[in-house]
Amino acid sequence: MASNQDLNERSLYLLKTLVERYIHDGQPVGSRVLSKDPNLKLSPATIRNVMADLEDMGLIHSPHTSAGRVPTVSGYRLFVNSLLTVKPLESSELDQLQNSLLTEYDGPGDVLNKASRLLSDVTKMAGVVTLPRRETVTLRHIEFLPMSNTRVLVIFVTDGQEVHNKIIHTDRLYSPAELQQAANYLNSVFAGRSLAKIRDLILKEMDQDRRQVNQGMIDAVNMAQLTFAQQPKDDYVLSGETNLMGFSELSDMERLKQLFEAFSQKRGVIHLLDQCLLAEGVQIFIGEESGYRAFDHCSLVTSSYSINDEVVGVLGVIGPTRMAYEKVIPFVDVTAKLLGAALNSK
Amino acid sequence: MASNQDLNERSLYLLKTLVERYIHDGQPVGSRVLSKDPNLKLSPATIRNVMADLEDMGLIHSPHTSAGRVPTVSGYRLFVNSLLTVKPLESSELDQLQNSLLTEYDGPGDVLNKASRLLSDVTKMAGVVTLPRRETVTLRHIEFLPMSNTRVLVIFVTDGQEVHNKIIHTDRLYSPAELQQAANYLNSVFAGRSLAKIRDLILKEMDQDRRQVNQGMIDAVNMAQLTFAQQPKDDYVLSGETNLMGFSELSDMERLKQLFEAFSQKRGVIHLLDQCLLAEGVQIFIGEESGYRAFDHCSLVTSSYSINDEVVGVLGVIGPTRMAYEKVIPFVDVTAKLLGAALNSK
DNA sequence: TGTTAGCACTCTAAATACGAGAGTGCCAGA
DNA sequence: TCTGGCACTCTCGTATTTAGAGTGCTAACA
Repeated sequence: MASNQDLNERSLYLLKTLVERYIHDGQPVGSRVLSKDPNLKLSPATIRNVMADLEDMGLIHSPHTSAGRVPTVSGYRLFVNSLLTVKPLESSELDQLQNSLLTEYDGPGDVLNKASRLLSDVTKMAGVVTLPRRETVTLRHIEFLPMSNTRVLVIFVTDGQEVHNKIIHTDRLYSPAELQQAANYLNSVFAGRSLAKIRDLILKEMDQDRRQVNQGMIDAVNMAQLTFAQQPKDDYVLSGETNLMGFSELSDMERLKQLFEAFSQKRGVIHLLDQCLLAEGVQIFIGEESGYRAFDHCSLVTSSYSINDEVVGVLGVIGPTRMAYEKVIPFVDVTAKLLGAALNSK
Repeated sequence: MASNQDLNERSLYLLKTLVERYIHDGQPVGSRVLSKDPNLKLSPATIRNVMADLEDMGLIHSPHTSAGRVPTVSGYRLFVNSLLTVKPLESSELDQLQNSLLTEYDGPGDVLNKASRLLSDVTKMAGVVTLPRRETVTLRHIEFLPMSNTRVLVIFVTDGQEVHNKIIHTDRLYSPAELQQAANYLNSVFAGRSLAKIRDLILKEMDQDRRQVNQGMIDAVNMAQLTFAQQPKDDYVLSGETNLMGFSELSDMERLKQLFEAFSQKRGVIHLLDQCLLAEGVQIFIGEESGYRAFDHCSLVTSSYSINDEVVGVLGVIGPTRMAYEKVIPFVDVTAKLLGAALNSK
């Protein structure tokens, strides 16, 4: 098995044109068509020798003896990492994106939808955007409304203008007045603080000697505890899934079914996308790299997006491994930045 | 063209067994297998004669000359309307359904999800539940929170314990105090009234001579007008779409794509389901009957569900025309009743 | 008059064959 | 080290064949 060091300039260029060619027209690429490349003044025979080397290195492979060559996952990986020449977006395109993301801005949920739609519309693949999840999100306002029995409807608004609501089960019956009082107390003490901080404060309060605080405050804190105990569930907005049904590499019904099941189960996808939260810039999973069977024949191009310099979510594009990376990568990059900007300007 | 009156007992019984047979094993049914039916003591030749009549009436048809017969849409329709022997659910099954629908009841959104999941899990097809939409839903509580500029976040809670939030654009800047005042006014005047009634009242207030009311009330009513002007968007919860990918009659990628696009567009599906709001009991669309191309090869079995005897939504099952109607129909019927009951008991 | 047996006919689906075309690997020579 | 040449392999599309299923029709039968 030859190592990467065996790759000279020429082999790399050949790999590059092969991958580009394959991405362009979806057919296995033979030595003849490559010999036609103007920058590659070699005979088909020589090219065959080089291709044999590339195949030994596991960068390309032949579907069968008399078909051309197709990039393997490693081949795509090398291509994306070091051979790719990305096409930056034109400023007119950028303006257009900005417009379509900002027009009629009606709250955070809406702009996420738009971003997802944008990703899928432009790439003709599937677009995905995770809901923003900030550690430093601050509480703006909280309110309790009584329901039947010991159930209480909690509504709280965060500084992202997101409205969360949740039903909690309290240990005893509270009167509307008590609930009002608890809300007043919590608003006065916790408003403007981050949810993480609030969780800390709650634990401290509960540890404190109970004699020093009155019952109303204990009740309030108990309820706040129930409210903020677990994070709101992770979720994402997916668009253009149906675009994926057009690709021949995903036309196998069993595969497609697994993929769509993964989409509706959400858990796996979330987990996968979460891995991009830490990474800087655009991150790419090619084929089996993702580690999820359902995505074996897909690539994900993702980027995290930020509000006020804090990374809060991930967006990206899902498509077949054979996709136009040189266009998708800068596009995902820009969209992430635009989405962050759109969410900032509030 | 023969009329339905030509159908004697025997032809009907033959059609019935043919449809049952076809639903059971998915193959076109020939005269030989039908002649094996113990209740149908006829030779294949006679059966062929009867089948020729049924074909003339458009109830069955032959995919090609040497295949058996397959029910047409009209055939299914006749079968469902007058030949079907529904299997009522056993009471143990019913208990089981009830349990899975009511366990850990955490708000209306949750139970709708469960119902949809239940529909798809039991039938191995797709389940759908529209969000309840009550004309008589009453306002419980309304609140305004200022955002940037003239944007105001409105939160209102209805007596179904549903929390709605919406961003409205006001004509001028309001101070937090003004917003508080407006909310107080609206809560005192409108709480407990139905949204429809509120819309009426708002229009009346706005028509009234402005001199007689103070500016604060006018502002409040204006904002309420913006809030309640249009209905919250219709939506539904869909589950088990991927189950549909297993059926051979939907294995055509183009059809499947159209179907899934219809699902994500939602509008058409909503419109179709809305037609069931008026009808009593279970309603069925077979194949092209729905009038939507995407559903040409599907059947829908639907039923409306009610809260406090008011019809508020529709649920149903989507699958291939070849489905076990005799089981699906009673199941959808019962699920609708159970869902209504679950939403009532709050 | 309704039912049945017989039979020729049609159509599908699966198996088989076959040639064209594409692309390869390898060898020998420049 | 590169290149031309050549035999080889494999796919893909197109016929061709065959077996089987099911039909429609006709003539005989009860």
